[in-house]
Amino acid sequence: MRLSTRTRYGIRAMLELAENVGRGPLQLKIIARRQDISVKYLDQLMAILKSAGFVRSVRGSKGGYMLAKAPEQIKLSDVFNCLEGPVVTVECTENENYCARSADCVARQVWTQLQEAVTAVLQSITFKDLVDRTKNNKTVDYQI
Amino acid sequence: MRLSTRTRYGIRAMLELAENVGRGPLQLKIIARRQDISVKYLDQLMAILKSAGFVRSVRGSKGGYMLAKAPEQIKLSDVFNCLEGPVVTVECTENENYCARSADCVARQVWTQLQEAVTAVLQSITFKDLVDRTKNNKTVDYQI
DNA sequence: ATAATATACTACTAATGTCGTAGGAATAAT
DNA sequence: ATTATTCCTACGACATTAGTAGTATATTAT
Repeated sequence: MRLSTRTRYGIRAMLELAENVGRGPLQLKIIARRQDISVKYLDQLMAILKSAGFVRSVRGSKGGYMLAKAPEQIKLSDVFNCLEGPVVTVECTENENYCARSADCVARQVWTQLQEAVTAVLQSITFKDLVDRTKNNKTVDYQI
Repeated sequence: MRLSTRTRYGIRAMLELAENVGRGPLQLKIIARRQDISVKYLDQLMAILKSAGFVRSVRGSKGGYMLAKAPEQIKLSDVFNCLEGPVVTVECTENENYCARSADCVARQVWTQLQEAVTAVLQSITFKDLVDRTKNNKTVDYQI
């Protein structure tokens, strides 16, 4: 149940883009520097996110990346699923015929419960929500 | 977020033991046959479960394994944690100082939410609950 | 005693996935 | 042209998983 850096980095990169909406393309090296991620590695993650349709890119000088949709239209579950793969993958939860015991299997019921719990959290949060949370955090900083 | 077979097999083995409470030690090969797991692999899993104090063993002929505590006293979260490791491990959720951004990091907040959701499910279920569920399933079978 | 049965322990391995690094090609702005 | 950037492919070190194999040790049955 360990989260891969692929997922963690990818979501943090998406968050940078979400915070940059309306300001044109954001460059890889900027994201990488801010989030302390290897540029070359992030390069590959962005390719995944791009082919999944979450971001679009502008090539050449002054280029960079931006969100392909509005932050409120991108759920965390979408990006998570793209980078980390299906939540709590146990074959039998998705394929009834994978195992003869499926119908009665209480273990399978538990995995399904877990899956639903995680999915519920991730589906309830959009990147707009995260940007808003960040702003709140910043405000608190100023008050101190 | 894929569950290892170690965790899945281990929990299913524990469930066999839970269903066998009061009937003396249950042998590895029986568990392995019923659950369709390699005896030798299960051997190693039981060693983990034993050193964690969830099961105890009887060596020699007529030996086998049994639960070290009553089924209602063993939470799924305990066994899960033992086999799979900490739920949703991201260093920063457990160690505030792991990353300078920790305090304000919205990504970290999300990982914490996930962690709590999964933990809540696993902590709410004991092996007695699972045994009861199995009985209910069996009853349904008879009605059909 | 001896044989049979079971756990206990250690070592090994093949396959896979993760987390990058490296190098260059394509594209666009200056 | 030069510079800055994305795009693409290949490679590699490392860790983990999911076992297999063999032997030692303990207990019971004969």
